[in-house]
Amino acid sequence: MFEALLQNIGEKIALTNEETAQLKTYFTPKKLRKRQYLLQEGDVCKNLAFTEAGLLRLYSVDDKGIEHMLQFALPGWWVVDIYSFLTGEPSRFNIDALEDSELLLLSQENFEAMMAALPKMERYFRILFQNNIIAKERRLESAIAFGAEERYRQFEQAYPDFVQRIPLNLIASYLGITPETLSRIRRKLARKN
Amino acid sequence: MFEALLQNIGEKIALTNEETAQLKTYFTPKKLRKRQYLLQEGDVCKNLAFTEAGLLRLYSVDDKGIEHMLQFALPGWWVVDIYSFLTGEPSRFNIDALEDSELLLLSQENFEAMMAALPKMERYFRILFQNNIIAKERRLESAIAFGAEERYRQFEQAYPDFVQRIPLNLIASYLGITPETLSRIRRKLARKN
DNA sequence: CGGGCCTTTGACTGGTTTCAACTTCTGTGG
DNA sequence: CCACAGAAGTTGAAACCAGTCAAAGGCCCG
Repeated sequence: MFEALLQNIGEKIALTNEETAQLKTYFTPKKLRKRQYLLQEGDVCKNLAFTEAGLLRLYSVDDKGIEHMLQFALPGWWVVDIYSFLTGEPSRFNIDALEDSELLLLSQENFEAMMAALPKMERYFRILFQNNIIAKERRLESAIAFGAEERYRQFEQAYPDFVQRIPLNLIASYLGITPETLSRIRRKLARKN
Repeated sequence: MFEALLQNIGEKIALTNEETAQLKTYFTPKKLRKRQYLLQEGDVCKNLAFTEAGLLRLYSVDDKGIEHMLQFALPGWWVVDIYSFLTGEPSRFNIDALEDSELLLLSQENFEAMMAALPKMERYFRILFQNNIIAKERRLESAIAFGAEERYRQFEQAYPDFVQRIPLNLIASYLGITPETLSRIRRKLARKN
């Protein structure tokens, strides 16, 4: 149950066996069926969620009912509406499972308690956040600097796994284009080969 | 020289006088003239820079020579190519001054040393990074979910100061649109009032 | 086997870019 | 202090990319 998490942490900081044992006590395992919500718009995001298995997504829904994909979470990824989690404000986002999934939840209280008890984890999360910033910066640059086709190419290259696993319309939403446009881009790129 | 920095840190964590004194020793003051570079594409980003006074920008330049604004830095803001800073890889970005500016530089070595000597600063930077992620998430959602006019409205609302202080063409670049389009948007919005 | 969702395709629309010209503003040297 | 060159902003016309609307085909799951 903790394989992916411990590996992920182990890549960034070193914990003793004792610390590892203590670490586990802060997490709550949770299984999610396909299409089941972890967070719904209007609720407060009370947990950091680590994906042990499966696939989640975080998205918003606009006035017209259109969904906008902000994040996917494969095994080894964290997912959270960090704003709601930190401030306690209701979330504008939804998180649900695209496939049956296994999660490890870390509540706000346990998050704080863990930081106090295991100061090394400050470092772990700082590194996590650093990496997240780098990734978001890339995506942002891509979004403001390039057209649809180029954005899709970069996405393919950055996440070759996703392309197989995630429905076209969700990738389109992630890129900020319509499913129709993405379909046409794929046809065009396929022809070139 | 340290006013803005100490205030910014004080909002997030509490330091004793001793710790404050020690903190200062890790920073190097630097003045930048308008148009002067802090970082040029191809160089390694060796410093975190805190803006005490003035105005900086971080941007990339694409194949066609077009600049893409990724960040502005007013007093109280940090600016860095975090990827280059952390990995030691050459930067794809430029940082330069839009106005005469005063900075406090924190080198990689001093950053690490400071973290070790003042563990509270782990927390400060974690909070900083959290806030940065929230801000980038907002901008990203805006970029993929809305058209040019709506994006500009949100920008105006989020950063009313910037609109006065920053040239139109840089705001356009920040929003991922052309200066012409932004000029027309402004005309249209002005008419409505 | 049937229904619903996802994907594809086509025709049309509309927002943005591109290109070009002109104006306004700013800074710098004669 | 003026003149002028370059940068910044505005405006218009044409081209283009992506979105919208509509319909049909494919595929999975119940």
